[in-house]
Amino acid sequence: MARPTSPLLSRGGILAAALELVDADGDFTMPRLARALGVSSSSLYHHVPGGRSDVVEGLRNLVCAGRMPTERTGSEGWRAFAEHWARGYRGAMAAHPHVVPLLTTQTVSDPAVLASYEALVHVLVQDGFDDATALHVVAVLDCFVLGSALDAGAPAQVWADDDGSRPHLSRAVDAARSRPGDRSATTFELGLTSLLTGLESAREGGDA
Amino acid sequence: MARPTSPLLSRGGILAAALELVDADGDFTMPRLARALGVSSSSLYHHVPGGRSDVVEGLRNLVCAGRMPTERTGSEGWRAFAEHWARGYRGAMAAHPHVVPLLTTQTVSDPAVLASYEALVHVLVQDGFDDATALHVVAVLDCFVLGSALDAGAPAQVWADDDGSRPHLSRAVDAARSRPGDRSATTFELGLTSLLTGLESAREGGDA
DNA sequence: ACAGTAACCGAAAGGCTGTCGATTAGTCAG
DNA sequence: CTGACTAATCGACAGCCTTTCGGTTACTGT
Repeated sequence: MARPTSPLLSRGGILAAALELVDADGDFTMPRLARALGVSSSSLYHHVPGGRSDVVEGLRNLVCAGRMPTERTGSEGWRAFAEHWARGYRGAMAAHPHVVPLLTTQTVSDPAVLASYEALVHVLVQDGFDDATALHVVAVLDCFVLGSALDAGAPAQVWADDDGSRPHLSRAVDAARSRPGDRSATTFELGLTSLLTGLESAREGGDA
Repeated sequence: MARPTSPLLSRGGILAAALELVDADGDFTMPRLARALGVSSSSLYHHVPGGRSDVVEGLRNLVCAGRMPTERTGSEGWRAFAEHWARGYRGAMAAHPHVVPLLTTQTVSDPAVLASYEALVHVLVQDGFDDATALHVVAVLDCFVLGSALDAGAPAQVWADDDGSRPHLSRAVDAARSRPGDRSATTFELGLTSLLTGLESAREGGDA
């Protein structure tokens, strides 16, 4: 085949298919993606100049953009905004658990996601944090969200105790499992609330 | 060559060379490792039955074991123990930043590291946490430590603003950079303190 | 009408993981 | 001491992967 009458591929279509592929079986390679699209794998590089990592960054956009706030809504304070930010970020990742390992091994460069970081810094500074501290707060939230996303993606991680050594861990896992609801989400909410409460009191107390 | 008079390889030697390799340039493949050891790559599989992922799990042990507590020392309470646990874990990772991406994309199965999780659960339960909550607390700390380790490994992540859009983010990055000390470590300490403070007050306040 | 660009393909270079058979060195039983 | 078995190394290879390149044909703008 040579050039087709109407294009078979587009960046958007490629990214959509990639997300579907990753969501389905967690495996993502260029040949697989090409097969899913009924195309030769070398054709992909025409629409996705950066190759594989470009596709991954596109997935970050597809997954995260639109789920993270980029502006303060109403009169919410920094704590409320940070909560929205973190929940949106983590929710986006948790909705596509297999994408997480791809995203956490690659630098963030998607403008939409970066814009959301910018917004968080902005709100913090507006609400009285000095620049350096604002950055640290953002980084803390970022670390916790990414860590939680990894956790949500590998739900059986630490928590397997095949041989029965580690009795306390086993009991704790069983206890947590027998509770209703999503374990990973409960963990996230506990951590987020604790973090924000801790940050609030650090600000009141220890602020030079 | 056939079987040599005295073995050229051993699990320990392989892991040590692997750590050196990863620390040096962050790239880790079986052929490279074999070259570093002056050996054919198929020989490695004799000493490391699980192949590449077995080596990675060995790296986890090499990096983390001995740096994480496995017992309460003295009369420290759960908060002090959790602090030691998290600092040890994060310090181990931060000492070998290139190893982090390998570890975070693979399930934890090393017994020494798991023993440390067991110890943390034990301390929490001893100090009055119920089983399920103890697990969530462990998971929260785990998420934060892993996220921080990723952050330490990719120090320029979010923080690059080439084109000058995102002014608040840029200013915050500059402000944080101009402060003395390791930015990533400062972030970690802020987050850890906040988390533990928040967990303490959650326990006093909202504990059904 | 015609040059230039764009979208497809097949082939191939260069790497990686992991397996297999061949070869030879120790080891242990009798 | 001998013979069978196990263990450590190698080279070759199958089967993946990413990315580039040249070839072919369709569209586009002048």
